[in-house]
Amino acid sequence: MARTPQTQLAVLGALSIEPMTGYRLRAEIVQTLGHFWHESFGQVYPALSALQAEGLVERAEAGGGSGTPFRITAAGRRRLRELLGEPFQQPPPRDQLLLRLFFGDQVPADLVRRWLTEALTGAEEDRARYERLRTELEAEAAAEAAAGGARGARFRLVTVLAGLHGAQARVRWAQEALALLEEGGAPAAGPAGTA
Amino acid sequence: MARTPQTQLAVLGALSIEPMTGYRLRAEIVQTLGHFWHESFGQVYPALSALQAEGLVERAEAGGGSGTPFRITAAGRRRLRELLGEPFQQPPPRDQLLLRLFFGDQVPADLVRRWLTEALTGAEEDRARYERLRTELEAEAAAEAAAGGARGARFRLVTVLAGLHGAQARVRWAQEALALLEEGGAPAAGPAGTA
DNA sequence: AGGACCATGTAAAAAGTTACATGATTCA
DNA sequence: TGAATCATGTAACTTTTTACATGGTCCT
Repeated sequence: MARTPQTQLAVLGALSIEPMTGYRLRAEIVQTLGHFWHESFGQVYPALSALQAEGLVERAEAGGGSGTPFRITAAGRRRLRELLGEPFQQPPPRDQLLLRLFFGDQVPADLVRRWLTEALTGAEEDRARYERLRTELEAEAAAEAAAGGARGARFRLVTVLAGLHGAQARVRWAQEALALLEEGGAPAAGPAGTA
Repeated sequence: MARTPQTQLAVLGALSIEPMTGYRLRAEIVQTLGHFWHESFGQVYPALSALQAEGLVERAEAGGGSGTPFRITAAGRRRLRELLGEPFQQPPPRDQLLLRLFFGDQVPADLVRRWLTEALTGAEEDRARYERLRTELEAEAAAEAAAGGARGARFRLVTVLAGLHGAQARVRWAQEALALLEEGGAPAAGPAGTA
């Protein structure tokens, strides 16, 4: 059984760029799609078997030593386009941090402050990473445009921009939230912080 | 079996504010936490049974006709605080839209444009809704501060601000992405659009 | 020879959704 | 009386994670 159209989509999409072993496929998904997607081995291997059974991918006997890569077939490319054309919906949200903050009046003020400062730090790191990625991808996209060949970098850039805007929003929000709770909240307890 | 600490947390948290039937509990979660949380009946009822078996909630024989509400016990409040104190992690992301956009060079330009305009419209609607909620909650929070009593509105405001910043970021991103793909992209195909 | 990493898979458990079945209450 | 909504629950299914088992390759 194909695990799910979603996993199929991710796997076929990745293989449409380059043939890969299951192991590397998963590594690429983690590294390259990691900002917005995730798959575990427990999904990738069964998905590959199912896709192979349907003739959408095939093993490409590699001379090289390690593992046999999978290659997408013509039918697989058709299926990929088909999947991309189907309507989709975002799953219902489940934000652990916001759930806890909602009940923030039930916990010590220090804990809430910690949640928010950690969120702020994380968001700032994300923002910096996305900035770097953006610079790289803008150069790549410009090169592609000049060469008139592949178009992929533009779309990868769009996904990175989503991450960047999101990270910026989280930074602003965390700062605003900290200020809001400070103002009129209980004063910081004890000499524990570094700030 | 308690479905999960997460569902437990949401259920105990909601009951810490007010006793409710399972049905209304779920409705409140959808309406009030809906921006960042979700539970289905299939989780709420088993979770309530499990919590009752552990003595964390109890049924409060209501004189009124419909259903018997659940009420949180003292042990339940302790457990809630305990759960709120435990470390947590955000689950790995799975963004259907970004996954599809990443492979955007494999689909017609019109489809990509549609994805982005729909995302833009949705984000604008979200933004307007969050703006309204913010106005309401700012008033509530001010009233609470003046009265010196409950503190809940400030935390609810913080969660709404998260939604607002996120929606604003999605609006900016979608606009930027549309502009980016227009510039140098294939011209719009056919006289189908309204723009 | 040994450690790190590449590679392939399976099995069990957890988490969550969806659909179904059933009945009470309220309101027009 | 009939429809809408409130209410409670179960069962089957889907999806996903986690942990385990196993062996190859490459580098030192």
